Amino acid sequence: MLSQKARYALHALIVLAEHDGDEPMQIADVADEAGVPRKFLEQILLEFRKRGILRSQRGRAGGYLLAKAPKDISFADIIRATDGPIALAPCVSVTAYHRCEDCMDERTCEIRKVLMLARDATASVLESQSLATAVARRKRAARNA
Amino acid sequence: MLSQKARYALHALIVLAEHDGDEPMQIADVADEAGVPRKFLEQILLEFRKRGILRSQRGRAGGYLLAKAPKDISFADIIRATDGPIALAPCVSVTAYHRCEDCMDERTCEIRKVLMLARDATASVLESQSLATAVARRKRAARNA
DNA sequence: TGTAATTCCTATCGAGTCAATAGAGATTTA
DNA sequence: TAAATCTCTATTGACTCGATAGGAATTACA
Repeated sequence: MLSQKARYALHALIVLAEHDGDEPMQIADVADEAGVPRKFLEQILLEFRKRGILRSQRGRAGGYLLAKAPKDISFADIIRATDGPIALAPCVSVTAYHRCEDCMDERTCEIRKVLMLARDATASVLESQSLATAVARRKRAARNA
Repeated sequence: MLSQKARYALHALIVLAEHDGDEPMQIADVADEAGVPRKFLEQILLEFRKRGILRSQRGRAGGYLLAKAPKDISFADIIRATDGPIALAPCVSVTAYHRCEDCMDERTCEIRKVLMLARDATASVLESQSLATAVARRKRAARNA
């Protein structure tokens, strides 16, 4: 399961992607629209800024903006930033690989083989879906309503 | 990531599937072969018995056996027993569905659509892989060594 | 130049989960 | 009757999670 933090982050970034102008959007406004507790959202957005996914403007009339195009921010990026690797075990993680401490032989581990398939399947979905695809679907639905 | 408990369970059930006779195998032996702390394994196996995946024989010369054919015990079954749903959110879980508390409208939620795809991709791998497929691969590898 | 508005940063909290251990009870076999 | 084994529940310490708090730093604007 995703953490609450990850769900909040997804909601917030979609709001920022929809806003999508040159002016920053303030935390308080994002919190309102996304339904996230304000102070908690501060921490979340801060972390995304440190990862280069968002950028910020400080001081009065400050706020947050996407640091890249919506199509270049995938669901996988967002989930990794809040919850860590997508893989089900460290030994099959691409972004945070390390050996399982108690592993006898990685090459013959049957569990690893299956978890590798699972990782590839999950990652291929989450890498292919981005803020752009989510916003586009939302706009299309709004037009047809 | 899977919990340590889930990894232990996978190892232990593979050991039981390899043993695969009519006589039960004792917890202490499974613990040794699978590399799992004995008392912790007790709890794990107990839970699998309650779920009908294992059965047990009490008293002297007792132990544990698979309650079904290895091909009918999937990786998904094992992971669900220890870690809960495979889905990334309650609203896309098949085995433990419930609405996200803060969800406005489930039909239009863009996050849900993506998590649904992810769940299907992951589950299709984990449902298709069983103790039988794991043991078969292991035996084939042993023959070719 | 000062003040209000905003992000930045760190600390803290309570509740819960995780991994592991402990030990007494129930059951079966020899 | 004794030994071996599974059964069950409690407990522990470390850590994580979700959330809140409050002051520091920065910027816009009157």
